[in-house]
Amino acid sequence: MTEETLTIREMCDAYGVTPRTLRFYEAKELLFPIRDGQKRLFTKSDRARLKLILRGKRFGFSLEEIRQLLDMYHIGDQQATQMSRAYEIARERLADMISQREELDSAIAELEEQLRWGEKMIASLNTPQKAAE
Amino acid sequence: MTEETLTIREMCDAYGVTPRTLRFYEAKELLFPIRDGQKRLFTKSDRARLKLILRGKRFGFSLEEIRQLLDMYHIGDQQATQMSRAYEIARERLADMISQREELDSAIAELEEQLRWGEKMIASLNTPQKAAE
DNA sequence: CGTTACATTTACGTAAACGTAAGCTTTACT
DNA sequence: AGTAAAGCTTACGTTTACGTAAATGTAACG
Repeated sequence: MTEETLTIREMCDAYGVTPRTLRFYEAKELLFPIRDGQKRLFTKSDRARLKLILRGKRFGFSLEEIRQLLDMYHIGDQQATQMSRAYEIARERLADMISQREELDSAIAELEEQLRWGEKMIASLNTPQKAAE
Repeated sequence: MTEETLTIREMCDAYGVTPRTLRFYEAKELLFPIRDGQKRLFTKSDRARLKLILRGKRFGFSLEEIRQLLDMYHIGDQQATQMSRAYEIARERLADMISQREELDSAIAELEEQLRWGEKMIASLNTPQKAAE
């Protein structure tokens, strides 16, 4: 309940984003800063949401997908219908993420193998033919 | 060395992409189909590359990044300088992927937690206030 | 020979996620 | 009061990865 709010610049410095990005997220209804006159003030809730947004982005979620997931945190009193819908989306996402992790695991393994191959190439410095395929 | 080539349509059907996508990849020098008159014919090498492209995409690699990685498979006889450069890129990518996997792991854990929370919400069907934060 | 099917090139269109510049307030200093 | 800093809105620009349409070519079928 600490009524500590951040200006747009403080927010930017704290999270490494630009003002434009924060305004954009507000326009897309991902953040809901309050106003002091016409100036934006970012609340604790906004900070929590931004953290989630940034993490979501690192996984290639679109802002729209992130918005829907964020809504999960704030429906609560809505109909169970709505709830189930959000729940469904999240379930699908989870499945995606798990299969993505599996692919990532095997890709890492393959890339590591490639790197070992690369080391061999650099080491031996010759046998130019029949490198690939 | 089986001289089996695929037309653009066969290629599309085999990999679930559109002709436009294949032509686009050729324009971006990710694929190098040979020509029969003016028609494209995709070789075994193209098919191997396309598989890698599609997998790369699933991890959010840009086509340009993918192109650079693909080149690793085909330098072989180049100078070790070039090799080291590609090697470097791959090393960085690998580091990215590993940290990405860590984040993905924790995100999956959190999402699962959220889903359990969601189940509780649906179950109890009330206590609307103080849902989030 | 006509048409249907598949291919090609060229080129403009599109969605996402901001960047960037212009021009106008508001607030803070000195 | 003057001015510089920070914020605001509006709006056009940018990149990526194709979509989509138009006009044309070519090969096979009946």
